Amino acid sequence: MADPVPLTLTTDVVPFAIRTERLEVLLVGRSVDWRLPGGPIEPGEDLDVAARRHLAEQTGLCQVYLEQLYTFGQPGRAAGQRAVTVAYYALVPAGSLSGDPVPLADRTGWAMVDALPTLVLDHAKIVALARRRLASKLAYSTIVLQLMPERFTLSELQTVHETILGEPLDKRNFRKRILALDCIETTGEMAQRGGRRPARLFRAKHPGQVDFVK
Amino acid sequence: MADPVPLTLTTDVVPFAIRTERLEVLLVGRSVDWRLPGGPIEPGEDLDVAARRHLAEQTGLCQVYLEQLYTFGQPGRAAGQRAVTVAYYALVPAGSLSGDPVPLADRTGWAMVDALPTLVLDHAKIVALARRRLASKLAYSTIVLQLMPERFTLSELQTVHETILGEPLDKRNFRKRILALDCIETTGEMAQRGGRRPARLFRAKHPGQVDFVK
DNA sequence: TTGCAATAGTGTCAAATTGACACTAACATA
DNA sequence: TATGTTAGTGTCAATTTGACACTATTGCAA
Repeated sequence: MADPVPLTLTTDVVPFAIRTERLEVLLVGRSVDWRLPGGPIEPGEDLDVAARRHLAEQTGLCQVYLEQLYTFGQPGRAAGQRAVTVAYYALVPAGSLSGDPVPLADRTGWAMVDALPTLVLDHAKIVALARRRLASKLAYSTIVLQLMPERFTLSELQTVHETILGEPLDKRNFRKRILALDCIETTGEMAQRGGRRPARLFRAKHPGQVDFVK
Repeated sequence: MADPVPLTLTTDVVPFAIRTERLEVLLVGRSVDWRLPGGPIEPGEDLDVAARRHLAEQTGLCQVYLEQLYTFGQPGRAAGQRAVTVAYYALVPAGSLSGDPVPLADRTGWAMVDALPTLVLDHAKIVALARRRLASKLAYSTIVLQLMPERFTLSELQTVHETILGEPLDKRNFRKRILALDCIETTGEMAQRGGRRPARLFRAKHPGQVDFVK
């Protein structure tokens, strides 16, 4: 059906997480420049599997939510060679970050999505597209739960929404809407943090599953 | 950044059009089986350009709306070899079909999307995904205009919606909604077809442009 | 010329949804 | 026990959505 075309086929992953009430991206550094975790797709390897593998190898992150974003192949995106990359984004639950990630290759670092360092190639464009996709998916899916720890309060969930959307939300309307989606349930436990009224802890009804709503 | 991986990188395009009040897909035939138009991406060729080129070469269609859909790369989707395809869908305006297309390679044929013949590889899956994407985009964009001829009546536009969604719509509510979008305008002309009241002809305010709405 | 068949075109009202808005409750600490 | 801090809760107006039926205009046939 087709002649083989010599080229470089890679995946790149935009790993998002909420850290200290900011949306951040995990980058890996090779020599001077920062880039997204990713790399070549092996023969016989599924695209999703390759993305997941590079993410795990380079950052230690595994069991995250992963979704294909877009495939970039402008000639000239890589100097000299023909490079096509299948871009993904990953959502890292806040709870699964045990301090800083284990860098199995090079150094890694979280960067605020609004204040990225210079990235190689068109990686900044990839991050920008992923950010827009994530923000728009908040409106019509339960995807935000993939960024939450196993148990969380409604206030925490609201803060995550506000962080991603970049605008404050009304507390009562937010709670009404979220609870009406029927995607989270109370655990019966309370969050105990000093000096204020404890909040009820919730969890996703279907962890790992993203539903479309409305 | 990555070692070269030997593989076959292709594009496949799902060309949609409305024909006789049905959503149809243009297929090309090589020997016995039908497949989507597409083929290898040349070195130095942009992905979108490659998709557009194969579509034109194999079906004669050009100047259509084209959008990247998804990249498929399951090992085993092509027997023996490692085949990755960047899938697109194209929307063909009803007016631009001068009878049957000019087959520059092999034979071509339109097939109803609900009654496809057997397709090679996973092309049926690609069509199914494209159909879902198209249907969902109706709700929040002006994409449907890409399927319309230059001038069209509101009834024709409504029929196209109904065809894609597979359900009847209320005439008055439909017109209210479409006109509120402010994406079409009257031409001042009337459609003259025998035996009934003529309808006003409309055109897209921004042809070739797809806006997000709501 | 008149009637008929066929499609175009138009508005209202009830129901549901959205969005603005402010106070009390519970806890830790001083 | 007073204070600071966050959790938690309901109403009402405005807007949006969705159900619903009749008149208008044309070509053609009787």
